[in-house]
Amino acid sequence: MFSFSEENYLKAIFHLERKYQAGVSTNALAEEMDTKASSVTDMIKKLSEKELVIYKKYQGVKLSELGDKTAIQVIRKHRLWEYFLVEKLNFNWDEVHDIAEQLEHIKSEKLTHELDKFLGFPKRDPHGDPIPDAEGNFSVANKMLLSELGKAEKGICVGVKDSSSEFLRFLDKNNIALGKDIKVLEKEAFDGSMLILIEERELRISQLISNNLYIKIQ
Amino acid sequence: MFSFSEENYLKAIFHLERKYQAGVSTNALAEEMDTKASSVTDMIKKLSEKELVIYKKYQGVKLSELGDKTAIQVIRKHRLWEYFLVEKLNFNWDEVHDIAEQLEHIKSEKLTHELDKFLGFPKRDPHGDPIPDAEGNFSVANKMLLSELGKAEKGICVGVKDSSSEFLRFLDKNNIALGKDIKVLEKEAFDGSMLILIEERELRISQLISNNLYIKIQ
DNA sequence: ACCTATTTTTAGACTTATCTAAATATATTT
DNA sequence: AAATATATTTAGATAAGTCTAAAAATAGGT
Repeated sequence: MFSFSEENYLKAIFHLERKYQAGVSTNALAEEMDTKASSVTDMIKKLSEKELVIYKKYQGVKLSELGDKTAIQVIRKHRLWEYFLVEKLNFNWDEVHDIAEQLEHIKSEKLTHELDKFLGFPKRDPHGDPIPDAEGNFSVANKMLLSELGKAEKGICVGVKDSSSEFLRFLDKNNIALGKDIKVLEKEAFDGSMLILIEERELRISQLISNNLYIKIQ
Repeated sequence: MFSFSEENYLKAIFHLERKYQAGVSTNALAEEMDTKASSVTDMIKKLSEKELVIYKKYQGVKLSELGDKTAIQVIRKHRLWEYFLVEKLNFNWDEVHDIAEQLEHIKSEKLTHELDKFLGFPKRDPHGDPIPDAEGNFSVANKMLLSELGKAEKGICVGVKDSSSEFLRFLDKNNIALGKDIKVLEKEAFDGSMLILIEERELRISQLISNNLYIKIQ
């Protein structure tokens, strides 16, 4: 069907679209793929001819319905294999990514389905990322409060519940902004505070804060 | 390490070497790989530069120690994955080959070892082919009497126990010769006779016959 | 609106693995 | 041993995916 390289581009576009909630620029994609912008342009043209992406010169790129579906299937396989490696083969959650990068390209619908069944249709991979089902649906709620996340879960900051200027200024001061990745490193049971990772910095926040930040997971 | 294509060539050379107990010709390899002789020559040169094969122009090719080791590791992965698919994921033994052709190229020693352990260190794949261990040893006896094979097992005819001219003429008449593939299709418990497949022909032979033919498996 | 900086695309080249067609080496037959 | 047939290699071409360097388009600042 599609080459490894094509699938990797689709996956990267998928992640960037969701991260920035917008079309994806050539440069952003080049950075994500660790390659040169010129290579990205070449590949985008190819994907465009195959109707996997919508592309207008200089206007960035976004996934077509087919491209979206294809990307989700690759992500599904990646996360199922990660789950398999950790749950069945005694891998640690930090060792599985590179192997899953290889396994995600194996072509066999039956294999994916049987693996899913064998694993008991898991809803999240070892990193807390949701695993889409065979139809591509992420059954796990997509947008939730930061306070609802558990340890080691992560998401992208997509909104605020409290939009008072006091709260917003607090966010500015602490460099919390929409579009940023947030990961829960620790969670204190007794007061609901948590240690989060945001842009490579660790930050401890109270439950009042985490209760007012919307996080989009996956 | 090595590309999918390189690994596939090594595997093919391995099988042909054992089948004909000799160096492998360019044409034989082209047929096995379903490609053109000129493509084979190109690849052989590349493998030779990487010291995976011993090659002299017009003299055919054979695996170096490194090439042999590499081929066996690919075969090991192929057969472990086949076992996994049948034993854990409810595949039928006739559905697994193409998927294992993909999975055999996944690079991770730890994965291979953990998979082996998870499966209980199986000795044979679903087709009866022996699975080499991590050191590349085929623990299963290599040469055995045809009568010792079970249903669905197969091997290459490599010798006779009874070398009387009567027996040899019988073999000639029935087109059984050294180097030919033999597969056991059925085995009758009550008289030890078996139905075998040899060069796309089915043949029923008595236990007296199967007891005097050496088969090399794997 | 213009100039500059940044982003994106194009042009041409390289690598891997393949092909066809032609040339060369080896094997077989008479 | 020469002629013929077969096997193998070489030469040149193609497609996928990448690169560098140069050109073109867009965006930003005044």
